[in-house]
Formats: sequence, structure tokens, C-alpha cells
Amino acid sequence: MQGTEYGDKELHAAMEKELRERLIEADKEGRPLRVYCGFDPRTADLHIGHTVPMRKLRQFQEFGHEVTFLIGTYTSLIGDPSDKDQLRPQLTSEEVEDNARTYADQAMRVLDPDQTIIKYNAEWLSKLNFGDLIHLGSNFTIQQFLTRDNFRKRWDNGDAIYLHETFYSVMQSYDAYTLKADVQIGGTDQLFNIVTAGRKLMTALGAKPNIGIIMGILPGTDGEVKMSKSLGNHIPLNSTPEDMFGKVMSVPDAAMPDYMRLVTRWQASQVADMIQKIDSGELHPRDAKMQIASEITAAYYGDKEAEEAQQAFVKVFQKGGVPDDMPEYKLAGGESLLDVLVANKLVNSNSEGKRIVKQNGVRLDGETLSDALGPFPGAGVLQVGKRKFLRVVE
RNA sequence: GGGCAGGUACCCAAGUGGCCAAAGGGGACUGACUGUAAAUCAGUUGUCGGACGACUUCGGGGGUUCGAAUCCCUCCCUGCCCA
Repeated sequence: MQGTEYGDKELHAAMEKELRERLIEADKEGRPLRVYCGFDPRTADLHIGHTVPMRKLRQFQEFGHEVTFLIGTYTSLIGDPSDKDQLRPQLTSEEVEDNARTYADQAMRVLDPDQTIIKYNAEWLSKLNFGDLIHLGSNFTIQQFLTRDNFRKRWDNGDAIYLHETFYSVMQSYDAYTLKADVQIGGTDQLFNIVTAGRKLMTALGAKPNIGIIMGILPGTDGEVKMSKSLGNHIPLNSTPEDMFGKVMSVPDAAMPDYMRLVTRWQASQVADMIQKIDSGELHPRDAKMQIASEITAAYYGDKEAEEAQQAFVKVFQKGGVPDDMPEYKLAGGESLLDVLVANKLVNSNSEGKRIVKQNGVRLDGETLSDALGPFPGAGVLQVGKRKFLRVVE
């Protein structure tokens, strides 16, 4: 149950107890547990925060249970209100399908593709008619939704809460029912959908309620707020190993325990031990974080790439050297420094380029360059800020 | 249908005719320092022009004005109250 977060002890205890019972029961019936987690394919590029529940699925896979990776093609059309305090825009079905494909591809870096059942909830949700919805909806009251924190907040703030947003919970509950799920995994933002709504509906429909495994939310690189692309504090899954390693290193020390619990493959005892060693001063926080960065990078790219990323990090950031691999650029002649910066996308605009030059952020072979508009001095290793490098050749 | 309050940059949020390219916070970026791309401190954070300047931006469109995020009209969206 490492990394879970129920908010109250009773719930945690209840879920743990039920899980044990269900395990025994399934064993008697000679079947694995049916475990699933739904994913909202509203974005195509995942970050490591998205993989928290995937890891938990993976653990179940490793214990031989049946794992379904459910892609919310239908629910995405609505936009889950859970993880935002605001309404989310609705997507078109084309966008959703597109995203779903890349989503699954990326997810298989965490899950075992051979043991994963992929399903799309449009398969059954699109068949429901209005009568069905009324029937399902009659199991819920408005008040139940209003006890939900994110609805509550919006209600109190005078923000809009749309009727269709409440369907999301109903639909998700119906997913669990259709999949005959024993276990459903999700973040704390899914507590209501899974535990309150899902279990209630399953019971009402005569099924055994699923057990909720509620995962903590991974903070972003700022260490405070939930990791999210739109907040700019995310670590993308599709980045280079070096970048991933470095980004993890940029996480504040204080957030290390969360990262260990939520996005490493480590055992709970191992994590506890490490935290204890950091606290006692036996383990240097920097070294601890390097282990974490290495583990996280290895999880997506393999040990070899992670090792190389770590070496590159040590070389570049601890010793102030230059990386072995970097893009190369051949001077065309007559270009200014700014031209080179912009042409290689080392900066986003001319203004930004000038700004960084002015801030002494640009170096050629270690020499700070101060004239953005002057002619490019010549071949060498161009460094912009701390982490952008370019080998310039004549 | 009526009354009132709102829609501001990546996010939150000030600003009600010029000094607003727009306070403040967060995020991001750069520098110093360091133990790491931690922490701390300082700076930067629309675009284009070498500074002075120009251009685009405050829900959409139109208008008033020398001049608007700020005033008027209209459209779209949200909340509250009344019906």
C-alpha cells in the first residue's frame, strides 16, 4: 500500500482489509484479481506524474493479476472535473483517438505490454441511452456531489458547475461495473469517483464493489504543486535520459520522499531506510537524489542509459565540464551570435536571446559572450544557460 | 425574462481614461553562492528594431476620445438574487 493516500485512517484500514479478503476469495475461485485504472487521453504527452497509478498496476501484474488499462475515450469527451477546480474543455473524438494511441504507447514503458488488456470505454458507454442514464443517475444525490471537495470549492466561489460534469462519476462507476473490477486505482483526485460513486453504483447494480487504491499525487519540479504540464513544472516522459535525470535533480530536497514513494520501484522498507539515513546525515541529500534520479531514469530508459545520464550530469554540473554528446552546427559564415542562438532554437525569440546574453548566460568554450549582434566568434562549444550546449564548427 | 457582479499575460490575482507592456504571488529562465538543475540571495520574464522607439495584448466585434484594460453599444460566457 506504499504511496497510497486515503485522507482518513478508517478508509485506509477498510480498503486494506477488503483487499485481503478479496485476494483470498479470488484465490478460492482460482482467478486473479481484476485490476484496472482509467486514463484520460486528453493530452498526448505524458509526464512522470501520470505514471504513478501505472506503477501500481505494474505491481499487480508482477503478482500475476489481470490488469486492464482503460482509456477513457468516451469520458474524455466530457473532461474530468476531478483534478481541476475548473471546467475543462471538451475534446473532439478525433483528438481523443489520436491521443489515446500515443498514450498507450507511452504507458507500455511502465506496464508489461503482454499482460495488459487495453480497453476503450466508448465501447460500452456509447451504447447507453437516456433511460439508462436516468436509472444510473437515480443512485446519486446532488448533495453527494456537493460534499466533494472540488465541487464544494467551486460552489463556494460561485464558479460554474455543469450538470454534465456529474456524469463523469457516473460513467466511471459504470466502467468499473462493466469491467467487474475487483480493484480500481487512481489518484486522490479520484477518491470520490472510485470510492464514493463507484462502490455505490456497483452495489446498487448488484455487483461486488471494487476496492479503491488511492495514490498520492506527485508534486512537480517545484516540489509544491501537483505536477502538470500547464503549470510548467512537469518532467515529460518523452525527453532525453539526461534531461529526465537533471529534472529530477532539480526537485527540492523536501520532495524526495514523495518521489521515492510514488515513482520508484523501491520497496517501502528501502524508502523508509533511505529517508532515515538522510535525516540522520548518514546519506547526503544530493547523493540520495542522484539515486532517485538514476532509478527514475532507469525505469523508462534502462540501466545503461540511466548510468550515462548520471555520468553526464556529474561531468557537466558537478565538474562544470561539457557533455559528450551535443547537437552540432556548421557556421554558414557572416552570422551573428543571435542568429546562431535562434537558428538552433537555443532561445525562443530574438528578445530572449539578447536578454540571456545580457545576463551573461552565453559562453563559448567557457568565455562569456557579451555581444549578441556581433559576428559569431568562431568554432567551439556554445553553452546557453546551464544546460543547453551546441558544438559549433566552421 | 429582470436586477447585480464578473471574464486581465503560462497559472492565481490587482488595476476603472493618459505615469499600463499592465502591481503582487506562483511557475519558468539567468547570475552569484553551494551540496545538485536542492536551499538562499539578486536579476529577467509580449514581439520586433543595437539604447531613445515601434507594434500586438486585458472574452469577441464595433464606437467615443488627441489618448481606453479602463467610457458607450452589441454579441458570447460565468456567478448571485428575483420571476
